[in-house]
Formats: sequence, structure tokens, C-alpha cells
Amino acid sequence: MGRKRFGEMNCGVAQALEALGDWWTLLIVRDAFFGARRFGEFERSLGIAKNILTARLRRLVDHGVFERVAAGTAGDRYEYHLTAKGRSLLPVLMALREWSDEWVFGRGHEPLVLRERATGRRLPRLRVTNRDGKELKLEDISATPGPGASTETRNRLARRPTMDH
Amino acid sequence: MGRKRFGEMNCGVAQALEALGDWWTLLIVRDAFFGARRFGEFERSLGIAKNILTARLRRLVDHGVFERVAAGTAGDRYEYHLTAKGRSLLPVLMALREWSDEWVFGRGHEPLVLRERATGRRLPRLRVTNRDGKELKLEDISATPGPGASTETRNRLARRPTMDH
DNA sequence: CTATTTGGTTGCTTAATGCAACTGATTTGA
DNA sequence: TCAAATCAGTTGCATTAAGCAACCAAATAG
Repeated sequence: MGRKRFGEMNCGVAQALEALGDWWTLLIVRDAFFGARRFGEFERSLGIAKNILTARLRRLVDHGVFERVAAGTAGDRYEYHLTAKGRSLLPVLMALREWSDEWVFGRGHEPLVLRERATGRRLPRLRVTNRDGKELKLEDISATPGPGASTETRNRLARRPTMDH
Repeated sequence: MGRKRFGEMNCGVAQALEALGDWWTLLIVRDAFFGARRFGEFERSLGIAKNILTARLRRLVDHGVFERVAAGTAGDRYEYHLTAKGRSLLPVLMALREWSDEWVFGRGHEPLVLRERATGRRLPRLRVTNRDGKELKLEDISATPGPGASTETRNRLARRPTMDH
């Protein structure tokens, strides 16, 4: 019966996973962040099967994350370029990487260190903050219905006004 | 032959997806952020099949994202509590939600608005910045091998020193 | 002008997903 | 108090998705 899709859910996380949640998808985006453009680059770098890569790239193009552009002088040679929508996944990938650095590899065992190119200084961690820059924890945050909230979302929030419970 | 696992890859994104990348998993974590604790709460809220929910919760417990604790006075009644490791997924979920707010729903159509509980003020967007708080784009960032970099990671970075290509 | 690379497609096998039915304890309700 | 419902799953089966290998046409390299 195939996997359920999240496209109907009135939730940003579900919508993002609808576009990106398939197996391999975010690794393809990661490779693009590191400069991969060609079908074969993704294929070799990831060790992904060609048919799956075809399907994922098509899906990402459909969702506007990549743009498929003709490459080279002639013929059917293409490149997959990140769009603005795709490039704005930077915080998502940073958050995933930072979580692993802390909880999987552990401090001092990170495989990658990101730096500001101009200065070589390390980047600070992503932080969830208030407008004054103070870092917030889960229990400091409350959720309210936005302009696009469905009735169901409204009801859920009425039952649970804060994020910590 | 079953899906490939990412557990061997020397990459934070892959490691995070190894723990979280299965279909449904991040929505379960999201529900926990909104206060869900019991098997039945996740089940009803998500509309997920029981066997899948069982497998996902077990996997999340194995990965240390949830803790399975006995609940109530007696019997086999349990709750699934987020650990510190689980709670520190906040930036990941925020990043996914913000991406959808911008690119799927669009400004002015967000289903959810997050606020600082103490003041009611909206939270600012997550930003990838340098140490001075200046927001950075992909091309402002370079990657260098960290202390845990494998030979393969080192080679890849030697070929591609910056993130924009 | 033959061999290789590129960018895929097609077919087949195996693993993962979804659904429904069932279980065994506990709790609720009349 | 006895039946009905709830909770937290498990089991079995049908369907879909993932992985592998073989194949293919066009372009490029030698």
C-alpha cells in the first residue's frame, strides 16, 4: 500500500519531510552543497543506485530544490543546480551535522570543521534564541496558531499551549 | 536487498539520518516536543500503524533519543520521554519548519507561530552566522577536516576546499 | 573507428510499509 | 460484579519502495 505521504498535513516539519524525507535525499543536497552538480558525481560520491538517484533528483527538481540545466556545448548532458529554495536548506543541514557532532561523534571527534572563509574562524553553533539573542530551551517556547493554521492545528494548540507540556 | 544504512559514513548529516531519517521518525519527535508521551498519543496524533510506531520508538530508544519509563502505579504502562539528546533536536525541527514556512506555505500562511513564552514575542529565524553575528551564505563558508576526519573525508576536502564550488 | 564515459532505463529480487486482526493485561462503567 | 473498553503492543499478509545488475543511446577519447 505504499508509504503514506505527509503532503496534507498542516505542519511545517511534515511538509519539509514530504519534500526531503526520502532516504538519500538530504545526502544528495549535502553533496550539492559541497559542489556536486552532475549525475555521475552524486552517484560516485554516494554509492547510490542509478534508478534511485534518477527518482530522487526528479523529485527534488519537482519540488524546486534543484534546477536541471543543460550543460556543455551540446547533447543531453545536464547539471543539477541548487535553487534559492535548495540553498536555504543550509540551516537544516547545519543543524543535523551539529547534532551528530555533539551526540554521535562527540566533541573533539567531529569529521568536519566549518569556518568563515574570509577569516578562517570557526562558525558558532546554531542557536534558538529570543530577539535579544538569549538562547531558549524547549520550555521557554510557546506555539500559537499562525495565519495558515487549520482547525485541527488550532484545536491541538488549544489543548497544548506550550511546547514542554 | 533492503535499504543501505548510513552508519559507516564519516559525515554528520549521514549519522543524523541514520538515527532520524526513517519515515515518521522526525514527526514522532515533533509530537514529543508538543508533549506527547504515550504510545497511544503518538498513534492517534500521527495516524501511524502500530507496528511501525513500535519499531520507530524502539529505534529511537536504542539511539538514546527517547527513554522508556514505567508510568502509572502498576502494570506494563510506559511513557516515552525525550532525553537531552532528543531535546537537542530543537534546532533541527526549527530549521525544517522555517524552511517550509518560507518555501512551502509562504510568508503569511504559516500554520504555527512560535513565541518566547515569557514575553509572547515571536522568535527570530535561525541564522547561520560568524562569531560577530553576521549571517553567512553558502559561499562564505569553507570546510576543513576535523579531528575525527577519515582519510576519505580528508581527500574529499582536499579536492573541494570550499562549500560553494 | 573502436573503447570508454555519461546519463540514464528496464527487470528482477529483497526489504520496508500499511492494514487488519488478535492478545493479554488493566481500567471503566452499569 | 461482570461486561465493555482502553492500552500497548504482536503477528500475518498484501503492496510498495529500495538495491542490484544488465542494458542502451549519444558523446567523447584514444
